[in-house]
Amino acid sequence: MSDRSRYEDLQRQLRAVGAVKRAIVRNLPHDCPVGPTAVLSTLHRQGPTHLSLLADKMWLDISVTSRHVSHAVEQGWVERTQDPADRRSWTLSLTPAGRRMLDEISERTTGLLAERMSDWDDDEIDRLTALMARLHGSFADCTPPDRETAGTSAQA
Amino acid sequence: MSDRSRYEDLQRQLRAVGAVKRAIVRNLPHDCPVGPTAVLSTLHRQGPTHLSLLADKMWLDISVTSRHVSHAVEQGWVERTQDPADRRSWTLSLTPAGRRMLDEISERTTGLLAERMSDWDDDEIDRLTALMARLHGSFADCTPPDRETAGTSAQA
DNA sequence: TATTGTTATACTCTATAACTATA
DNA sequence: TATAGTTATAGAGTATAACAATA
Repeated sequence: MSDRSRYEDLQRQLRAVGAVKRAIVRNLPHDCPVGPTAVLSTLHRQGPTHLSLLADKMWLDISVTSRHVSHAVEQGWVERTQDPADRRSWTLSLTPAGRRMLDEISERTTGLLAERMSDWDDDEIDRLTALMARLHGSFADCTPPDRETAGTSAQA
Repeated sequence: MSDRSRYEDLQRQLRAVGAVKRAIVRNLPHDCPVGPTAVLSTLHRQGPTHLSLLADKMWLDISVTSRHVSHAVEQGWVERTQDPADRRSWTLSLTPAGRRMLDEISERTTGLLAERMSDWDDDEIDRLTALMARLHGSFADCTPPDRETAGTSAQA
């Protein structure tokens, strides 16, 4: 198999994964689109953080992340508390309502995945997850173009 | 590892793959967004086809596919020729200019992937591709909701 | 009446750039 | 002057629904 057709197949399956993602998104609660869902999930995983670090972890531009966070704050799922040390920064954290919404989402999504992937072994799922992580790793620092997110360290 | 955290990891890496896709899209020619790119690539792979089959193969709704095709037609990359047997249908095919554009795109994308994935073995790439295909297979018929694309057979 | 395809409309996502406020 | 974060704007993707033409 030529390199070209190997990479074309890879790309085609990247599109296929897009279709899977759309199916997952269709299964989300009506008031929580996928952007805010990612905020809740990442915040749960990371614990309270600043916006810039959150954006790093979500592999999105800060401006995009800010909008998703605003939505979550409006719904009462996330709380912004000012950082006394640097009054430009806010610490973002999940509220109890946010935790409940995240549970609801996890239940739905886990349910969907478990149903669809009932014939997968745990190993196989882990292998897929690991390979996707590695793929992303190969594109490190290729996330939002330029705009060095600088200081905020981070290295999943 | 619990099922919940296993599926949460999977979802997180699904987002990571989204970041990779965005990097690939940023590398595309300015006049050919990713939608039309998929049209060219799928048409090349399938040969001349009708819109409904093309939509099936692209895992998109017909209306979306129609718009991407229209863009490609306007650019002179794709040709619509009326089907004499059924005058509602059009046969879509790549023009020479479309083939050239596809080559240009493949060259760019293959170049990007080859560079980024230089430390991957062919096997590993194939394994990732196969696992993504299997994931999509697990979501079969879950593509655009309802609206049975009916008659147009198809089964990659 | 059913089917192929188009188009208008609406929503969401992402990125760029301009802007506010702190440091 | 540099940094944290917000917001306005623009461009692209996808889906729903209404519609035209043909079977």
